[in-house]
Amino acid sequence: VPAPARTSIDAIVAAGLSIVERDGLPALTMERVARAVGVKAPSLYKHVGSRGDLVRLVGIRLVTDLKWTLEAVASSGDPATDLRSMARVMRAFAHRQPGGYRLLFAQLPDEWRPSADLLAEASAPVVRAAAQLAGEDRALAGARTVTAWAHGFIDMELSGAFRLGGDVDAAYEFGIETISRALARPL
Amino acid sequence: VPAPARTSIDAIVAAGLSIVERDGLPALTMERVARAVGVKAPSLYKHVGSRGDLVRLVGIRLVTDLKWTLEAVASSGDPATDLRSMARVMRAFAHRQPGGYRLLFAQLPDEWRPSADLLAEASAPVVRAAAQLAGEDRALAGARTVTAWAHGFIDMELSGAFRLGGDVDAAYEFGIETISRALARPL
DNA sequence: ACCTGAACACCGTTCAAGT
DNA sequence: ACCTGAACACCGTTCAAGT
Repeated sequence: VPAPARTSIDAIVAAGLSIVERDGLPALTMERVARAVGVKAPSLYKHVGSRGDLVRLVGIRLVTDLKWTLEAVASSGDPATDLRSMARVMRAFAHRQPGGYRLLFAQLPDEWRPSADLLAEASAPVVRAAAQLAGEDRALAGARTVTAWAHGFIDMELSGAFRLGGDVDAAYEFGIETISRALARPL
Repeated sequence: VPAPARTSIDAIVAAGLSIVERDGLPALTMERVARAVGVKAPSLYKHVGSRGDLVRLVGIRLVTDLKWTLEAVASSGDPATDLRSMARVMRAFAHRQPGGYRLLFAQLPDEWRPSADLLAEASAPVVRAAAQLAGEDRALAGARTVTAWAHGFIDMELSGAFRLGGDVDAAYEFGIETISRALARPL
């Protein structure tokens, strides 16, 4: 006798996102997700393979959002402007949903993480702008310098590593200026 | 009737370090540490307050090592040379003990992390060199740019985020040059 | 004064039985 | 065809009893 599904993969992923954002990844338990969508924990296994699988689906949703956000500001025509905009948008994304951002860059087993292809897609606009700014032969190294700096800054900021006071917003703008200007000049 | 201790906090922390390095933080279970030092898991609570406390002690040991390593190369007399050396030494540290490096920058509850004071001590030589290179008024922003970039690069490298090929060593050297030259010039 | 076995809570996961 | 209760494994932690 067929029985209609009382929940859906979309509802489960949405609940997962909300829990991660509110209380962090350790709070993303099967029992809590099940309660949020109105079933018991074992039923979730009809929709996801495992807890790690659910973490991956939440991550895919987040990296897709980030990709759209980056693309939306990467078409000014000027690569330096695009790089600055993308750096600011990445930090704004992290401030808007710190739990989600931290999940994206958390140290997780490979099977829990979005595919390498999707991550490459998301970073494509940064690589493109870096190539235009620094030249094709320095494109990859330039893109890695920008993304490493932006990610490292945001990661340290969210971890509370900037405890020495000072103006953190100004330090981010300083970094954007320093790096985008340096990339525009030959070594 | 007093009983002599069959293990010690030093042995426990050393076992913790070794397990983290070999199999990562999730493998650092009380049972596994206990087996490594020759007692049963409940006995560990005579020496550490909790698993989180043990993680913190391992982290303290690691950040202290990193601090020494940075200080050892930060006295050439030339701040640009010092910054380059510290950046290379930090990456070498991460390559030598990736598990330990990842623990240092893992997303952990605050009570599991080394104190803010110790982290500030470890980063002091970088702030000092940045101050000499970029000027006192840009010292903090400059130091944050360098440390954010180096940490972000290493973190992405260890996570396997650099999947687009290319020469990762060369990209690191490119970043060192780009940033240390940019800091030496006024905006 | 430290060590141990037993026990408990918590959580991911499986599975037979229900509808 | 999906949902559930019961059960199991695993792990952190507590505690009374042992030496």
